Amino acid sequence: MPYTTNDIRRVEEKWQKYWSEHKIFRAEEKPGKEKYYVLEMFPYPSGKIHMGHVRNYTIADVIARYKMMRGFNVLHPMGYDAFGQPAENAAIKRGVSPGEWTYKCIDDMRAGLAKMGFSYDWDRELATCDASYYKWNQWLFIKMFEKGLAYKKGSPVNWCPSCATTLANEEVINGACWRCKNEVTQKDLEQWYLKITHYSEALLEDLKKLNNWPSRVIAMQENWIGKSYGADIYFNVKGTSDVITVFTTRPDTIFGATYVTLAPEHPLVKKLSKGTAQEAAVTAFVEKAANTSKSLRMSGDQRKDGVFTGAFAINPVNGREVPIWIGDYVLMEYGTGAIMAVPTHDQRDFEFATEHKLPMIVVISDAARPGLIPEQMTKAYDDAGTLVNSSQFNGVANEEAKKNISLWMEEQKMGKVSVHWRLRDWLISRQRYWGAPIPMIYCKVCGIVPVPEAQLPVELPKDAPITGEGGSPLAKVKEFVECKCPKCGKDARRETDTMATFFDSSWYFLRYCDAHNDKAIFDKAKAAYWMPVDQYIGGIEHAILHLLYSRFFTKFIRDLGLVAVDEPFDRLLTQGMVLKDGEVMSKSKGNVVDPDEVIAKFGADTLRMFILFAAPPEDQLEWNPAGLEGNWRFINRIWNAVDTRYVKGAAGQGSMDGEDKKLELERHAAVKKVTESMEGGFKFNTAISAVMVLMNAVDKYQVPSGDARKAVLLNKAIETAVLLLAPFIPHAAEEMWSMAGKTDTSVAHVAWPTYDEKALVTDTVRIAAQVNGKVRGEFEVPRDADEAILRPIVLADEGVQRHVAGKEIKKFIVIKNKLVSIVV
RNA sequence: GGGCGAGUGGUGGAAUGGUAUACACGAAGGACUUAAAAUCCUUUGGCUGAAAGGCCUUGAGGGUUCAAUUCCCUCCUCGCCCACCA
Repeated sequence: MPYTTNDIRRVEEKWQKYWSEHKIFRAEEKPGKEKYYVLEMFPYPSGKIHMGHVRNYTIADVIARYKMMRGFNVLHPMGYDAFGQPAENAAIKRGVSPGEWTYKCIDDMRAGLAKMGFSYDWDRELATCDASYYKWNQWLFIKMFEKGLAYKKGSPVNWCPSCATTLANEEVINGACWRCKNEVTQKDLEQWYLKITHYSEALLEDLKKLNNWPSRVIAMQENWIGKSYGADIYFNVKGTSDVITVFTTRPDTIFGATYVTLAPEHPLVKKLSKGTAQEAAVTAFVEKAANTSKSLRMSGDQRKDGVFTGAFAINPVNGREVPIWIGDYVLMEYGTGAIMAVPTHDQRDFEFATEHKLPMIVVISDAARPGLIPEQMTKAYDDAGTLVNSSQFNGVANEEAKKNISLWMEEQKMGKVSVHWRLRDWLISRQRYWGAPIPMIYCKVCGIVPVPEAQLPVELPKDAPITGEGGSPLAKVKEFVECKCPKCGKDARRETDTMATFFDSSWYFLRYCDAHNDKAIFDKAKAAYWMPVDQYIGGIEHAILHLLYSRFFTKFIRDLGLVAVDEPFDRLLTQGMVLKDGEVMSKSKGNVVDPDEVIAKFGADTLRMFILFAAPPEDQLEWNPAGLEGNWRFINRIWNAVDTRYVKGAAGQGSMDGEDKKLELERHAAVKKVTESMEGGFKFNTAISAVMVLMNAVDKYQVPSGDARKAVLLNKAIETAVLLLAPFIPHAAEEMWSMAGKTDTSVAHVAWPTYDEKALVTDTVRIAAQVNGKVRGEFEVPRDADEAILRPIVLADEGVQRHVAGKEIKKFIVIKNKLVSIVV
């Protein structure tokens, strides 16, 4: 009987119910047993699950089930990243409260996940919008505040006018808001920051420990942290006691500095131009820069706009007077907000100098093109070379000179060796309702006072007015804002901003270790048992933000003494996108395929198998309905084998004939290949193809009726195929396992099949013979045959002779059990 | 501009120095059927040839090697990330 649509529904519902009722996937700490923590990036509950979720979680589920069968104590939890703006937008649009909307979405997500048959320990389910969760957000925030890692600062911040909220640097993508894609502007505000830069060095250094992360994620994190080695150099302002400190990564070019450029926001700008003929021009330029949004200033045509301040600085190494300019390409946030310009050896300086007709001096000579002349240069020379026009350093290789000159300047007190970072502190204040309230109180007498731990959580009021306009909705809830100072008891005011939602997701993997603890953030012993996450799976879009923040939080929580690990995620797998007709599936493109519809027709098992078989997990996956049917047919083939050919209770022994041996060989080979595909980086596609090869052998294998000996071998091969497929198609595997009469345990708890290397060793092997690198013949020869045996066999072959006859054999190379290579 | 990755049949992909194209999809032909679906069998990289066979083929070109999809160099194309970061 084929596996019909009705069977699929019956079987999948039956086993989902069984798993849930028997709590097959409940995880408990078992100190003697090796643990394995599988985690997928938890979803934002925006509604039903989509194909991207299905792929992400199917990958994780196969790993969890495989590891379980391998005997690991597996933790595989699920939850919801449930705070965030869409809930507020829904509230505005539909008039439901964000909480109501979110919990409704969570119910839909949960139902969708259950239909896929994922092996979650549902007892550990969490949602970040539950007060029982965000209470510990607030607790962590206060700990950070106590350690000086959470602080308030007024400065120009990224502001998204459309979301009416601030954004972290990491949330500004090409000058646009990461969520709504509208242009981000600058605004001066007092906001809360987390001092992630406290861990800059550790966040960079510990990347070396992450050997099982994709190299591109490591590279992206490295670039984001952005450590630059160089020198700070002091330029005195002529005729004053002011000093301009510039940062450069090219101290070797200091003798070629012909002007200095300040960022428009640099504190000395006003002072320098005061009273000069340039004052009006400078003021106008600074104002223009201030009124231009950062994204516009940074993108645009990248013309190098600038203005002379009227003041001069002294190059400390040679006393040369150089003009001080202001340029919009210099950023106040990076380095010192001031640069020395060496137009001959830096392209941006070259463009600025050309535009504004500033002098140039060549200080590095190219061995291949000696005698560079500034007037003839069309672009800066930024390759290696030897120093010229550089006083006592002439003739020194420039890489060498970087060190020498820095040290010399340090001795002469002209500057110092220095390091600058790209990474900035993390702005986490959001003027939103649907987030964790920042647990701080402002008292006129005592200043900023954290909410005492006993008063946590600071709960979100249920009835804040959400309009999407103008500041935090919490500020409009009088009962929320007004409070007493915990220190002096006088009237005080609560912080009304909420935390960026990335805060919530930066530590949830720790909470899963002990999801319902109401006394502590988690139990130390439990976290010690489960952490780190052995395998983390999610999209590449989180390569920087989420992963960097999670690494930061883990280091902070480690420093609180709560966990021992330095890094939260041992292995990282970034799954590819799901495409249809060459484009990413998305609602706006109208090319989404609804998992529910696929499940209704073919079942969750088929959907799972298709997704795993069609491409390696890291690659893009092109949706292919024909491929889906192909996988459905394959499940049917094995189903039919169990249904019609499996002989329950067969028993019989005896020596094996050639066909028997072949089947046994295929069985062992399949176990080996699937196991190696799993261990060698979860190559699910080749794992599944190996089972297909085994089933091809099973279909060819003939069992005369009544031949118990052959029935036993056939049974074994079919059982092996079912077990090997169990992580991939768990519902059908359970059903087939019980159809085979094995009803004592869930297939999820059956041990993974083993293989015997010796069973894979045959008496003879097929080898190829090459003549001058081209295959000219194939031979069935005894295993481990050496040249003495092979030479006569191979040379006697007609096909080989055709190419060897009458020629001198120069070499006869034997690669045992693979091939011989003859050179004539 | 910098970084990372990829390029293999009609399609998804396999092979990490050793018989390129496993496995699957699709296609063609056949069996079964009144017919269709399902299922089963056969063929399926290109050129050439009646056949045996020969030649070519992993983006292009070069190199190392008895042997290269795999290692090295140069180039092209595509994807992703970062980017006026001094």
